Amino acid sequence: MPKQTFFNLPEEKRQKIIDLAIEEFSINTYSKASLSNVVARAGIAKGSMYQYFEDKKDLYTYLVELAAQKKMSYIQRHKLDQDDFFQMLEQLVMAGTQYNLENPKLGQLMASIMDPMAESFLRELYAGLRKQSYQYMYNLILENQQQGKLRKDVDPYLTAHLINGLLGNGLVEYFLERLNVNYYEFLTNPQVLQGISNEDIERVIKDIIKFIRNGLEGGK
Amino acid sequence: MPKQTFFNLPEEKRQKIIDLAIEEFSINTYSKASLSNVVARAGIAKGSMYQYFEDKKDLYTYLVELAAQKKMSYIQRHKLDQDDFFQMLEQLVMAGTQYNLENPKLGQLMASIMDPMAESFLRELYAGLRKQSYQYMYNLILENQQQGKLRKDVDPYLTAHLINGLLGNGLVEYFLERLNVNYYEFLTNPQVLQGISNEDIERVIKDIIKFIRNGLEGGK
DNA sequence: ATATAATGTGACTGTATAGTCACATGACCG
DNA sequence: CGGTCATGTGACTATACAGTCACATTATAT
Repeated sequence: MPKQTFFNLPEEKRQKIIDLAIEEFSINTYSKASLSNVVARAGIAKGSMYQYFEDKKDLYTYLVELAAQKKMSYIQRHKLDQDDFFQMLEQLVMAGTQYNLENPKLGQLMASIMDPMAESFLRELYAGLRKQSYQYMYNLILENQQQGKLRKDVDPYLTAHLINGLLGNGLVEYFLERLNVNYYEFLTNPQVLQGISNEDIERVIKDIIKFIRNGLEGGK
Repeated sequence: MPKQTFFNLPEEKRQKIIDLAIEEFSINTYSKASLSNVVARAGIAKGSMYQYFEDKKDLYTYLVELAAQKKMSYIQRHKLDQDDFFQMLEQLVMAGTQYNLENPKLGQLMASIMDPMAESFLRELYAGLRKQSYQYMYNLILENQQQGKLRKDVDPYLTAHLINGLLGNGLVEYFLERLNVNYYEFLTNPQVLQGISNEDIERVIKDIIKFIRNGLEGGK
């Protein structure tokens, strides 16, 4: 938890520190990210940083929680249809992908805690977020299976895992590859995705949902 | 490329260095991995390491190529049925997953180059391996679509991306989660997966193939 | 036995980092 | 105005690392 001093800071200064820190931690792994660099760019003294945060972990944890919270509220804002599983899924993916494309640094920050080689202090945070997202999908699948809306001969637990896998940051990577843009460019200069319209995104997502819905078999 | 001196080394010594280096680079990210640690554990001098390799990059690149080569030959050894797409896919995934479970460190080493935050010198290596695997799957899908064995209303490029996503290291993570084993334990002590039989793996993979083949719709 | 080439060595250099601390500056209040 | 508390500071400590180099050891050949 940041110290009280940090919250007492004038809005503008606080935001500047947050923005620069997010940039640093999104471009670099936790261990490579440099507080020295952040304070230099923010124009404050090293010691000040330690008036605001306990240590590097504290800052990083704070940023990750901020990112998770922001994404959650973004998705919540795009209210979901409750009646049809696939329609709901489509909206969920659409919102998630749009968020990731609009906020590459925050998206990467969240993705970075999923790194199995991350610091051990992150495992807990990681496990928590992961379990939360799985539980949600698992319940959704189970419910729809019981209502006969989904085939029952697949394991809901495994399926939740698969769907979450399909909907993660992987989609962003797909778009980047299609445009021949590398991840680093995307993080430092998000405008490179100008070429992708909402219709593009929607078309791709509909394709994925079709894949999840009907599978690949059949020469239709 | 390692220097000639490295290849002149007695088999045992060379293998020891490779094994310890693989362990170091699989547990840590590239930047956190420490040559000092490797040489200490190997009982050789720092300077010796630089008689064998140009620098840290050289060693890492060598190990990654070794891992890729080993996996390729493992999968090749499990010859594939050419007639049915889904049967072929099943065997491909089966071999890949078994390899990953049997060689966690090598598996992680290969996965580590897919890290979008990896060093820039890795991007090339990464792009190469990635394109290769996509091309293979893309051709397979296109071919089968043309033969009417797969539905034609999905984009083969996107589908190749999705399938590769489903078949990556994610499956290993699924098993670990099922057994409540964390990734670090798995890397340092692979025996934790004793609880998983070949039948288990096969059952899960068949489920995934079913998912890919038929999708989720229909209350069967 | 001697010369030459190949290997091995570990102290050392330069560099970067997280985190600390004694002190300086500012804000607020009686 | 003076005193007190909150905030800011940057030189400094301890640590770690990749990579180097002058020298030592060993193997090979003559």
